[in-house]
Amino acid sequence: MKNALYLYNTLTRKKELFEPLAPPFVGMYVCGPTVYSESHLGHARPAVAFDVLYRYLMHLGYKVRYVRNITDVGHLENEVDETGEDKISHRARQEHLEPMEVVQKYMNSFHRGMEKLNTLEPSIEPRATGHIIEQQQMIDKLITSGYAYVSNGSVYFDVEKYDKNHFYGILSGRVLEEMKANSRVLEGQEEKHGQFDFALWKKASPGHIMRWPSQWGEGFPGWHLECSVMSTRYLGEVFDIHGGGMDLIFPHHECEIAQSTAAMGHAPVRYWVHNNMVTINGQKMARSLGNFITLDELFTGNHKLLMQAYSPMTIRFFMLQAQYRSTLDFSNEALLAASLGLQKLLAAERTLANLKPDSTSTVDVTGIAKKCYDAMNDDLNTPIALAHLFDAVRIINLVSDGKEKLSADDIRSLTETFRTFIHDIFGLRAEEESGNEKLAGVLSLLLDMRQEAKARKEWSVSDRIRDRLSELGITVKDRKDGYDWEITS
RNA sequence: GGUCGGUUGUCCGAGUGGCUAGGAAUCGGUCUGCAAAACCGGGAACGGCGGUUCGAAUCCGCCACCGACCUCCA
Repeated sequence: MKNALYLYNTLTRKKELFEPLAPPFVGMYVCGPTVYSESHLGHARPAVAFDVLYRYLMHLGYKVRYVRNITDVGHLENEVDETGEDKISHRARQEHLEPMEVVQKYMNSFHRGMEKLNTLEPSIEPRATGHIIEQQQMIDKLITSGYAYVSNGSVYFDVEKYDKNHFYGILSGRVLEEMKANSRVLEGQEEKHGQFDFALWKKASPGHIMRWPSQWGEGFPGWHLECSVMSTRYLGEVFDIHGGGMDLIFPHHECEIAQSTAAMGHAPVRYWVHNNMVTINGQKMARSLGNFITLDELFTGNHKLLMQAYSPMTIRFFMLQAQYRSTLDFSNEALLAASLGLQKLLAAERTLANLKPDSTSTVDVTGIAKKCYDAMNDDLNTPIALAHLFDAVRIINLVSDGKEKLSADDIRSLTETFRTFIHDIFGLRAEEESGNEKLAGVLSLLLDMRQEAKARKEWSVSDRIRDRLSELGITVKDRKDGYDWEITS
């Protein structure tokens, strides 16, 4: 199985065999959130996609150092904002909080969401504010090497100069000359020598809350610097995988490559991996567009677009049903479908655990695991792997119905495959029970009495219990030997 | 305007020269006091127009529509 994983590399626009620089070690850096408001469904996409990659690499036997940053220096809201106030300062003023309180609040919330989605914690979760000195050191280096210049208390990266010696646009496929021909010059950029130069260090305006002293004056680090600095610090000058959303390819990742290459003399990253967006009504879900649904809203159903609550595992399964490089369109129908599909898969796993083995098998299940691995090796094609698991679901149910037979060996192998893919790689887990033992006790009493009424053929009593519970949002499921219930609303 | 990507059945979503994707919904059936649930099975698709080919959803061209990026964004 090992060494057969192909990943789509944005740098080459091809699927490439993944070969780590120094096996069995793998270094992976993923752009994390800027913590100035609640996390939404869009944030769950890369979190789940790269969690699956992380889990799969570990399953293949690699020792992975997974670094995901927290951006806690708010970058500029936008260039023309007369206050020039950053996102976190802005939020801090709005909420009458210390900037670090804003950061802490939303970082905690992000972590809670990630825990519910069952994503594994990164090995290191560095924060931009904890690496101000390193960022200043890198700026120094860039000034010394001539790729950066000081202008009115700020420091900018000289894109023109970089492009002469390297290729600014190597990742995004943009060509500097064409970009210059195709865009207008914005106001308020007199400090820059070149139109596409970007800030490495930004002079703080008098009202700016987040600020640090530097040899260039009081200010704060530029937009793209933290990732270059922190990835290099924890993963080395060259590392294997850099991930993030496709919307970060330009300018963020392009600038990262430029900075690092200018500072070190070589490219920092071997495989650039980008996930696609979650869309809603065909448009990207984004904070800035205001069309987002937060994770808490999804989990509670408390949003005008939501017909019901969707559990964290439903969200996770929903993500897995699409390949990470495809857009994924949000809708109630799609989430409901995901929820039912997930239940079916997990139910089959429980059925599998209770199957009675036969001396021989009447169906061939030996190829299923390999097909799942093949799908994962083909750029993490989770929907295909799931399709193969659903083939197994049908077989399991047929065996359970006595229409097909499986040997003990085959049952063991299927059990192993299910455990590996569903739990270890896909990171799905059974939803926690309703947690209310008193409710469970009352229901158990009530439904026992209903069973007794049924035994006496007192249908009016049994139906009344069932109907009343249904009105309360509790669905009673009669089974061959007993009953089950579920809170459905 | 530039660069890149997409358009698959009722919905979500894989695939990519000939072979059932899968899930959800729907329909038929099994089970059941009835219903629900569960299970089994069937039907249903490749944006438009040309071209290449024995054969195209899949390759090529043109057109239409949609989106991402070009400004912080996952």
